Amino acid sequence: MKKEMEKTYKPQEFEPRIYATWLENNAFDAEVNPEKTPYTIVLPPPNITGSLHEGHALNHTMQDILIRTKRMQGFETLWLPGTDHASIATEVKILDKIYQEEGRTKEDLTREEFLEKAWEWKATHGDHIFKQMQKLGNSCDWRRMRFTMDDVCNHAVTESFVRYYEEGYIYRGERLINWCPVCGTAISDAEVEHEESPGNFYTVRYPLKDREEYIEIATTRPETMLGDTAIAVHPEDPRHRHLIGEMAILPLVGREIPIIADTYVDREMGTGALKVTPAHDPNDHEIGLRHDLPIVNIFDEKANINEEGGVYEGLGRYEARKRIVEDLREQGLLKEVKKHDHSVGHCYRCHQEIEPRISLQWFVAMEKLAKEAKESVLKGEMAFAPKHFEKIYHNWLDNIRDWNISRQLWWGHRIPAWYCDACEHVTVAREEPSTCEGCGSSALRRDPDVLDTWFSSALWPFSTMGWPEETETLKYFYPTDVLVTGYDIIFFWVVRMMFSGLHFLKERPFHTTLINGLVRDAQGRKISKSLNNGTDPIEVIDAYGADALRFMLISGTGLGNDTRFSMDRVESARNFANKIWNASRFVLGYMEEDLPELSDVTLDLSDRWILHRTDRAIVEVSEFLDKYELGMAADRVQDFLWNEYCDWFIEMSKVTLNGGDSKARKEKLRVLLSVLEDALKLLHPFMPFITEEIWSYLPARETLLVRSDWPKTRSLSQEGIPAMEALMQAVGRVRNFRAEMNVPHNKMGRILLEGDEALVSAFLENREYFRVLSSMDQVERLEEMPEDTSVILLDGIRLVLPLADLIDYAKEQERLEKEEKRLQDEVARTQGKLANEGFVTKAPKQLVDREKEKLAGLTERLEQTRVLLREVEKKVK
RNA sequence: GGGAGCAUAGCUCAGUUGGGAGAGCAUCUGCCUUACAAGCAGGAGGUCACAGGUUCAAGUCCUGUUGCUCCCACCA
Repeated sequence: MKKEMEKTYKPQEFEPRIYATWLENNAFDAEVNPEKTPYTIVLPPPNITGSLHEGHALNHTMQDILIRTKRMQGFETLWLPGTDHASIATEVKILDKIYQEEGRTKEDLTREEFLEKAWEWKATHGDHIFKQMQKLGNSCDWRRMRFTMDDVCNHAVTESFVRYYEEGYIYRGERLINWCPVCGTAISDAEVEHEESPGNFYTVRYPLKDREEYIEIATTRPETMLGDTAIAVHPEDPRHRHLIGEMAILPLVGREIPIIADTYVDREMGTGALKVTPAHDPNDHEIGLRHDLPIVNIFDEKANINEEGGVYEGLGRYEARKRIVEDLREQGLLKEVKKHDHSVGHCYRCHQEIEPRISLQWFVAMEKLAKEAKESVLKGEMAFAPKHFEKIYHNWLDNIRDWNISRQLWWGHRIPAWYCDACEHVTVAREEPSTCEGCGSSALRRDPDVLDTWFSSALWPFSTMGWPEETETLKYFYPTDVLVTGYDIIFFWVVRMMFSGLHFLKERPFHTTLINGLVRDAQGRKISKSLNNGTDPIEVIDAYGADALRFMLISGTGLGNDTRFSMDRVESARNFANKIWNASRFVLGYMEEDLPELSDVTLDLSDRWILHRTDRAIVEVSEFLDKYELGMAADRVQDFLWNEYCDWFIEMSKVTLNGGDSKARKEKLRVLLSVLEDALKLLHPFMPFITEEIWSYLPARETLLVRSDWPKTRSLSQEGIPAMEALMQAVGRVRNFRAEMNVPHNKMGRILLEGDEALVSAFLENREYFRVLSSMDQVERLEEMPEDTSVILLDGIRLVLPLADLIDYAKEQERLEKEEKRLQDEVARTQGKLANEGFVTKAPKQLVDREKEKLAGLTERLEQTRVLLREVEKKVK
């Protein structure tokens, strides 16, 4: 046993110390252990771009709760930590830093120079993130830490790329892709965010070659007309049918373009005639393919007009639009301009408008992989919690297109493909080939591009365990159990892990995806950089402790729902921690040597009551945790500790601790300690630090709390428990009576009991508890009814308070009238229910009986109330 | 255009096979009772968005309406 507990709760003092103790004792280390069942969570690797925010704190807390619970429940638990290289996000940040510090841009750097800087960045930022996670209390196995670009993960990335390629899933092709002109790279469909943007609808006249008339087209992007290669109309549109096959003259450019018929055209839309720009619009691209139209690319990689644009060459896309509109207007070819809001794709990283662009890229063919991922969920191999996210998953997979995985960046996994200039053969290989497979030439160039960052993330559940090697870790810990993540990356990540796991390991990577909500600010707004409404979790920890932060994040939130970050709630959580601190200090303050075992204690009714409540708490908390209802579980533990253990049991225990003999004191202390131990265990997953700290002061503990066993129910007899509950209810009524009737504290000495004999004896046996809890001097059996009393009526028992001259009969009359009214209403409602034939015949018998019983009790109390009321009325007169 | 979620006390939200409307915070009253004022005891406060339906019984299930939020989508 250690020295005494500090008088005040100071988490800052012990949290770092406790964490160090866990590490010293290898408390989080997971080993391959055939004796045990594995339970595995892989941490969604945070980006090395920054530090952890509230969202991470919630996400990590949820995982830690699950891991700590399972660890105590006897599983071999592995929580595998790591970080993500976050290709595009990191590259942008590093380039920005280099520009700030040295004034150099990407063009001024070599790939090698850049990568050197990037690895320096990784070294400093990666460490910072792990330190933050330790402050939060994350019980990860740090020895197994991974980085998406370390050797182990790289190996997996190369292997999966080559296998996909060899099996025909990965191909290279020229397609219209999403191009971010600011980031200078292709991005995938999932990385495009559509936002409603204000814009204009321009109606432009295109002159016809062989007729003295115009055809009018409507467009939101007039600048792309430089790349028009046709005008499409609906084949059955009477306005334009006669023009099909004619040629139009492209204004400003002078190119002749055909008027073609395509049923894609919506006759209701605009003028019913559509300009076709195959190089810069996905639909136009399709039309172009159908009609074998030429493709004229008018933009360079920065979305400036290229040499195809004639006089407009060199202009940016927005400037070009302005100039072209002006020129059209000057030439009288602009018919009208209308305001028109429309959805425009933006880059999810830099939030600039993306440009559809024809480009040679690498793709993963999705059809078969998507089907497998879908079926696995349909078969129930993987379930979402909450369930409705399943629909989002399916919906996305149903509409999926091939995945563009190449990025024109430097930071990431370089694509393992080599090109031969001599024969144009592409060699995809695990190792750098010395000669071309096709012609034997040794003049090979490696593909300069890297892979989408999500390509490596998709392999995370098994790349981290050494795949493709058949490691012991992989065999034992894969598949993992639960993936905890936000709903915003179901598409980016969950889907891709699913098909990767299914494809390469023939087994889905986890059985449950637990969705955590967003952490919003106190006003319910999303946390954003522009609002600057974020709160650094570390600042909260420094001020209130990690336990308070964790508890605030998790308590009172429904499964999958968003949660709010508020300092008020942090403070409440801290107050709860403080309460536990003080309760423990109270119990430990009475500590004695040679306590009996709980099994040797003669339990009184209050002991059996709290042990019964402890059983209930253990069962309910465990059930909530099994259902991933972490918020409910947290609230249930708090309710048990604060309201049941502290407010009732500790208060009752004072009777024995301050008055009983040595044996009784030791026995009471044993019960207090046993229940406290169980409570600390139940609370440990939520508040690991304070519980471990208090645990260290408890006598004769062999293990750390983190490695102790989850509490078991005792299932003692429940005899007398209802009487205890009646007693507690009576205490409440007395307290209420005192407050309502304004009876001074020292002026209400005796309570006399009468009524059901069994209840009266039970009350008398526990009279000291009743007495202390209700702050009375004496509790006795009613022998003779004194003059001038107030009576509190309860089910089966009456509490008679001889108040003599203290009684204010007018007030007493008021009280009884209120009570009469309440009982009358209740009786009427119950009678109504029982008078309903449908209820009596169709409702479960148990329920009907309960109502009957209730009615009998109510009627009796109503009668008694009326008798009392009549007496009081007499006295008032 | 398609889909999902939400609407319960002043605020934030629980309420999971349909059967007594709950918690925390805020507020009011009384207490510095030797674990805790970061506390104790007590109270007030709600036609559970609206309209129908199923049922003996609906906050809970079904349909519709309204309002808010989010996601997806190639509508020029």
